[in-house]
Amino acid sequence: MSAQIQQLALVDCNNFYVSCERVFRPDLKDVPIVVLSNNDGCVVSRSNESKALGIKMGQPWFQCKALAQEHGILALSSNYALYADMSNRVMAILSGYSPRHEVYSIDECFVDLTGIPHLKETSYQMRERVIAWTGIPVCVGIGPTKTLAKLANHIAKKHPRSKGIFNYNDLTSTQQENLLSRITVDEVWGVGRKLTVRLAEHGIHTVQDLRMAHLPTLRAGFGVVMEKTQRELQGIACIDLEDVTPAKKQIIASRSFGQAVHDVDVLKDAMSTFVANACAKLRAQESHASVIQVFLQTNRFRRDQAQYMPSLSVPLPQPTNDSLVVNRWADYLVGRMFKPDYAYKKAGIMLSEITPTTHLQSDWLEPSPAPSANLMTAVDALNKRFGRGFVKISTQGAFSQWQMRQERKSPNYTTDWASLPLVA
DNA sequence: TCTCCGATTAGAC
DNA sequence: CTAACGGTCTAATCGGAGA
Repeated sequence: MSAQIQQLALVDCNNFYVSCERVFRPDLKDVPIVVLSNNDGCVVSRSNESKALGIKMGQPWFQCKALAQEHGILALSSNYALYADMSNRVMAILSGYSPRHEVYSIDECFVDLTGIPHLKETSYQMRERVIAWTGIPVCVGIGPTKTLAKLANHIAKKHPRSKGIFNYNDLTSTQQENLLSRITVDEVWGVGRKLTVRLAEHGIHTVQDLRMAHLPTLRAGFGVVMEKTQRELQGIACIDLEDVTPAKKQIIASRSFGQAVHDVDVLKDAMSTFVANACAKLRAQESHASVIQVFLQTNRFRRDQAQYMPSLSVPLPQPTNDSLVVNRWADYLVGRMFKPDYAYKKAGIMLSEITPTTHLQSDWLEPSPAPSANLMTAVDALNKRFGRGFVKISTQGAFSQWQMRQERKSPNYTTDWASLPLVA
């Protein structure tokens, strides 16, 4: 068998959250829109109009207010129920094109199209089908490695001439060199702000510079990760497609509060919500955790206020995924760390030392307590059936003060009948 | 000296 | 009216502690 060049596609939804909102609000087609992060804090998705007006990714919304006012930019709170549902629809369509695919993020999917006939037609069809069936516009980049597929996608997005598709494998080696010489390194997957600066100090400015860089020097100055990136840019696959999602090694549930919190009971209430979420995730991947870490934080942006960011962790006597067990520990830890006179702005829990439930190592010295696994299974089933938070642990969410601000959220069009607008 | 650990860093989205 | 700045996750790396 001769090794043939991999035709690996990266399909990426355009301005995903904004596009989801527009599916149900066609009247917003040409309106500059942004979607905000939790707590209406930062801009996390921008329509092309908003980008053109100079709104930056990740920018705190309050800093954009003046510009937004001036140009009539519409800001929406993020609606994760909607985005998750739309994402599932897009991914379901893409998975029909290859059993070898990896859902890489809420809006991106790698699809291995190696060996399929009529590659070009198929990739156009794939794109058209997603748009037609979901209303979400996507771009497709194809290359021999993940890193080059990502780069190809960037080109597809940037050049309207590509009509949303770009295949790096179609280029001659001279064309490849010319192209990569015109793209700056910061566009490369894995090269962020800091590395861009350091690479520049080594005279590496373009993707082509990185591709051709002296390996021992690169390796010495930037480590194995950069070495892999370089090889990927040379067309040698170093990052495998992960078609089965690996279990999480750590699970975090945390949130900034809508308003500062001064009261232990409110903190404990918030914490019980985080515990419920984190343990539900743990159970969903059929795991136990044996270390839990709980943290509190004041507002680090308020230089004028006293800062306190305590964190405590406990190794559990027995690994668990039981919300009630974890909550007893979390409650205790919050009590231990709490000091009055601080304005708490964020809290959370981290579960680690995660192992599959099948590997449960029972402690033969201490007989294990009656397993409440059945109870948790019932809780999960009810919450799935009737919505998250239908069955609660502890006070979970009884206090509203800590809950996040979401002043401009759209309805849950796809998951809640009552949210559908009435049509005349 | 080697190893293990926690904390820190960098990046993605 | 005012204050207002996300949440998860992974992997590498580094320095100190302990064997």
